Amino acid sequence: MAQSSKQTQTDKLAADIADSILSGVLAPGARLDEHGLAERYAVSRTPVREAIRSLAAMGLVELRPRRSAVVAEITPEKLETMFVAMGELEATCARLSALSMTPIERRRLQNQHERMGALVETDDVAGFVEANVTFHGLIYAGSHNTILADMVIRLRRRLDPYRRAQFRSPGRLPRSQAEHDLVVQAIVSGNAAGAHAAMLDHVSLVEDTFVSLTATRAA
Amino acid sequence: MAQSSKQTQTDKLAADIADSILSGVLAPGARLDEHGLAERYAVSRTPVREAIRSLAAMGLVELRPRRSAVVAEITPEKLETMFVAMGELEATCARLSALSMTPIERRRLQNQHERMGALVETDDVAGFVEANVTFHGLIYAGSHNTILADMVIRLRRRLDPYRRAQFRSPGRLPRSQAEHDLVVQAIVSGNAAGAHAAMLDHVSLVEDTFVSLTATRAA
DNA sequence: AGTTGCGATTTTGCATGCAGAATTGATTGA
DNA sequence: TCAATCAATTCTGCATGCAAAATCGCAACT
Repeated sequence: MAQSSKQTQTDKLAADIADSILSGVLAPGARLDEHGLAERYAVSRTPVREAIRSLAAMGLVELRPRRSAVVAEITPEKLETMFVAMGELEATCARLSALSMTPIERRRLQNQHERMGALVETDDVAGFVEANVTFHGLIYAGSHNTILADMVIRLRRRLDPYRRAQFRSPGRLPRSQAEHDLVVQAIVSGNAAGAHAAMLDHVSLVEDTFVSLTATRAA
Repeated sequence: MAQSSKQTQTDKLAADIADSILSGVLAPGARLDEHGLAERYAVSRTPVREAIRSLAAMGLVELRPRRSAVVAEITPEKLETMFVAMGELEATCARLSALSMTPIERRRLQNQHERMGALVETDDVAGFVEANVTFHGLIYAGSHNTILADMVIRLRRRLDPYRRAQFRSPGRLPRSQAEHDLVVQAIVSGNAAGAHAAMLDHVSLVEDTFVSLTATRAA
């Protein structure tokens, strides 16, 4: 990802702890003991403290003065809110892509979409999931707005653990592909409102899948 | 603003330095010397370092390993990007408000809008500016999505220094009010797409005002 | 039995000190 | 006169230490 020697201990710690949180190794609500973490990573408490501060500003951990920092709890309500926010941001990126993608970017998006069509044919779920990340990434980039793109990328990363089984449900691949088709058509033809609506539909359906999953999990 | 004794030195420093940056006391590109800041605030370097780290995660300062942190430069391109992002987020909040505001919230928005009409009549610019913040705040809250609301609030705060003279141009008040009227009507009637479009129009026009201002400033 | 008060321990917040990288300035050579 | 090199200084990254706040455990009381 990034060079390892150039960045500071603090940066490495922040990245590693963030991974631990996002991957679920550190469960929500878990206390981040400075001394313990320092010992675990064989550094002093100072870089640990600074790393925790970074994570707090990113919203990954909650910082209560004079009390241990804890991994931010994600309530179902908050999760719902995050999914809605991500859907809206995705739709916005699609809208902006329709308005400001270059011809080359539109071509690339079409190519990626066609490539994914082949993966649907062979029912290659793993391949599709990977290509799907690229597909959405093209749209983030196509918005030509790094602020929005960063926001949605961060949200996606944050929601990743809750999206794992997204393409498990049978028949999801061809359906996703069909939804993508509407999005691509709108973007390529410069139909901003259409791209917005199509993407919103697409991600909302994904969200529905998620909701049913959590319902299952909660039972 | 917040209680002063409960929060830590680091928090107070972060807030104060952030204010200095947002108010322009610390100009973009200015180096944040840890020792100097520590001396200025009569604390040690440790809380200063931690505060700077928080600001870095918020995007207010740029952190280059082994080199001084500097106040994040805002290039005209970046500023443009931020304004576009804020416009899209505002429009999204308006959209969600149209979908999910409670009857009480819709009523409140209408009331606020009507109150601002009176301020336009008397040409009370200061009063209108203040009421305008409340007006937009109602829409952020009305989205019932704290993630998006936080994003747009933070962006607004960040852009504030560049919006100071927003209502200086003659005739801006009645025009703003007319634009607001379209937004309010759409939200109150539950017209999501209309609210989105109306708000986008509104903030885009504000942006145009800004663009002309920077053009003036640059000359 | 449950609750409240108090002391011991843990843990955070901050100061200080040191090693190494980066910057500055001066000196030297073309 | 200007550019390049090298030494001195400055500043960052991190470790360590100390004081205060918070937490925990135990005991006494209602």
